[in-house]
Amino acid sequence: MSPAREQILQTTGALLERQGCHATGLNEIIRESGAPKGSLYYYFPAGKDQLVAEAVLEGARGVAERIRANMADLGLEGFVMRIADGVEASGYAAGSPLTAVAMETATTNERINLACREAYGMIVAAFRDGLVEQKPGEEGAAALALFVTAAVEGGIILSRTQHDATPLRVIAAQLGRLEHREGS
Amino acid sequence: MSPAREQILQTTGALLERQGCHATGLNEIIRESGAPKGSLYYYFPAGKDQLVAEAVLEGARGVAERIRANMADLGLEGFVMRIADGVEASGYAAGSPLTAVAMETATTNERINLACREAYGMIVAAFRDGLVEQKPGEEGAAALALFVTAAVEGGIILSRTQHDATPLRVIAAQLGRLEHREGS
DNA sequence: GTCTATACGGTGATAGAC
DNA sequence: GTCTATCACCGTATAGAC
Repeated sequence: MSPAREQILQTTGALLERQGCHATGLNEIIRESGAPKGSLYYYFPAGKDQLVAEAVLEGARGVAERIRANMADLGLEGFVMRIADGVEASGYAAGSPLTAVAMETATTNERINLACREAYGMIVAAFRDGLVEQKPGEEGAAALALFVTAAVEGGIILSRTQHDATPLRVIAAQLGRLEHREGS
Repeated sequence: MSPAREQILQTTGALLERQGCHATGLNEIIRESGAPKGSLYYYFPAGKDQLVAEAVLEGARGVAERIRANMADLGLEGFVMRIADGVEASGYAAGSPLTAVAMETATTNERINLACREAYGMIVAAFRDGLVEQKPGEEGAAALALFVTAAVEGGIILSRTQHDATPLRVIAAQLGRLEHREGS
């Protein structure tokens, strides 16, 4: 795949992360990415919707990968602590491109909404697999994975808003208690 | 306070809830609210920022009130179940005006960001008081309240995105298990 | 207090040259 | 594949009449 196309997707994801969907303009994407200006509608003929949808999915793929790569080593609490570090280090600009876009477009843009659904599906599945790996016999791993996803998502919102990683760290600790006390 | 001003604030909140900040235009607010067009900058001389900030705070006040009014009767699980019903009934357009606005403006608009901080503060405090009321001796109610807020916030995002109240209901059940098993 | 008209910049999108 | 020019539209904000 073309490196220009890849570059466009990546900076789109970064901008969506910080500003959401409507605040991110195509001109801004082109400027920031340094990609050739004329190439936008060449690579993404369906326009902004397609671009945003693909960026969201690519971002979620990355998140799911990081979950799969790190959950076994760090455990749930440790992994969420690492997310807290990441959010802090980014100047509270990060998370995934998902949250803001999902809220903005849930009932106003079907194409992007479908991409967000798929994206959350990937993330929840990654958590589920990670949790099953840790506790093979565990019932209700699917429900727990949903719960973890929601708590982390909420924690990112709170930490971003407060410009303070403490909320995410508190949530990591709470999830850790859950982690070590499960037995039904 | 003027009824026109109040009407403007209310429909602004509703639009923010559905679309977020940047997608909501001042013209749209005026049209939707039926308020006199010339009155917008009369009541909100600092423009959109002021309007959005006040709408966010008013919305959060309402949420905090509902928490205080219902947590004692319904319990945590029951209360979150009711939120699920509300999100479902609204066609997955609801929640509070907060989430989307908070994500969009966390690092890009200081005035609105400060309003969002205060708004989340009110909500977390309401949950904390509700939890303390249920279990007077409980240590760590503040941390638990933060956790609950994050989980519910995340649940709203997931349910809105999936157009399905199940995620919120699963989270309600998980919080219920927590609720009945706390003891440190 | 309310309204109209308008300024000015930015938006996504398209067409056609190279 | 890439670029420029251009489109119609919508955004916020302001000025001035009533």
